[in-house]
Amino acid sequence: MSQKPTVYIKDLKNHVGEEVTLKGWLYNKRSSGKLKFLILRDGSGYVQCVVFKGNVTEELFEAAEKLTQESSFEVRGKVKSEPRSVGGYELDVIDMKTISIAHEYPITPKEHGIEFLIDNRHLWVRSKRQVAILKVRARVVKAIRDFFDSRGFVLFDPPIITPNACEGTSTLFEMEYFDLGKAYLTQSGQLYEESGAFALGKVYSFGPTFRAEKSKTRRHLTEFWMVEPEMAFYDLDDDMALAEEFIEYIVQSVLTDCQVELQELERDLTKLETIKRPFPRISYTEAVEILKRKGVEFEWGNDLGGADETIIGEEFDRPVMIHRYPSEVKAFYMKRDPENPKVALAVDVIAPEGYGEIIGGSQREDNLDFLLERIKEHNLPQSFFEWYLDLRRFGSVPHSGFGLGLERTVSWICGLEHLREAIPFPRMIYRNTP
RNA sequence: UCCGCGGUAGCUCAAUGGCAGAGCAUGCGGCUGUUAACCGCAGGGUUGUAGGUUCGAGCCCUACCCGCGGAGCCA
Repeated sequence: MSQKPTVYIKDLKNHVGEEVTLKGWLYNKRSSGKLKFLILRDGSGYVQCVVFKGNVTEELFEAAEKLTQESSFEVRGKVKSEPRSVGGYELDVIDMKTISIAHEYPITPKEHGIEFLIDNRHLWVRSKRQVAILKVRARVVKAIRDFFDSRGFVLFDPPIITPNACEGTSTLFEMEYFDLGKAYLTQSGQLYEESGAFALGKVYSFGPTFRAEKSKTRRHLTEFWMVEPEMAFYDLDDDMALAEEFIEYIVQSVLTDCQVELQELERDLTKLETIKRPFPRISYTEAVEILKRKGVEFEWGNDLGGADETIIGEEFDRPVMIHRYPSEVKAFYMKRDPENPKVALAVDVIAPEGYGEIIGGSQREDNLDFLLERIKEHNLPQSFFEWYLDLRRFGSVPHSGFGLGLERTVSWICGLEHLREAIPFPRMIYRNTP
């Protein structure tokens, strides 16, 4: 095949009238006698390649006939603007070369069940919808990094293998660590981030985190990504202000750069366009009042369940920040409100449309004696936390932070049914393949 | 862990206790504008596993296996 410039489908608009070469895979094929329509995908987009029997050799026409779904090939042709074609452009094929004929492809153009698709996740990621989701995910990740990098935060990577359960609550993945006994996969880098904040001022970590909880719902994974900023000299109000600016930035970045993807996902853009500061801020106590007004039986002091969060979330058209939870349902390191010791200076951010908690954060307990009390109350082994207590012994200051779940955020922005579509290879309790 | 639902062709699903079916995918044939194209023909089955009831079980009963999504827990 002659060497014309190889271009990507997304750039075809700059080559109308020119002869170009495209390389990719056959997404679908239709034919009508002496015409063949080959839908080519190359990762950057999709384009219909038209093979007309009168324009090409007999051999080429037969080769086009033999292409099966997902066969790889390169094709040379003339780019033309074509409103009848999806995407608005088309390639009039002049020459074509088969690279590899695909075996019978399991994921056909009709509907499939979720189980089958997950079994074939390594192939499923080629599907239009999955490509769109994964591009949005990549854009969200970039927005997260850009946000913190441009606001004076320093990336501070916590360890993934840890000697103790960070918050002492969740079930963790356990391993034998040489002669040192048991070690665990991290459930949060937060305690380490606090040490980073006292060294660098404002830090963040961004990486995978692990929960061995036997959660079987569409909102849970055993391995998921979390971004955790931690800031010295921030109180709870500063923390909430940062969280809302952060979420607004992520959503608006995706809206600006992922129009094609959101359209493919049939996302209602008006639901995202309203995601602007300020977000509603209500106290836990006010949240309980909303529940009671809605007829939900709820006792002050209990934690909000998923259904409760959905009900409260439906009251607002943007994420709602619920703050000052009963300290008893929150982690030991959260600072109690000096004005009401029954509640902790914690905040959860609930996404709209029933997507639930996407952020959990708090102002941290900075007083050594109070923290020691909390550790005793929670029956945690103090020896494991000596290094953490040192942060209060050597120049303690007020500080705050939060964690945002990447997959839940992507799931919400994309309007997904299942969290597992928001990560390339989801890990769930009864599945660790492919 | 608890509660609920499910397992039939490669896939998605049908089938009053009475011949195992359709669409898609695959193969062959047809069509010069298809948009999950369409039309015709063909191949494709240990109905999750093991028992039981029955003249007869995909269907009813028991146990087990696997999965799904909800609760709890959390992001």
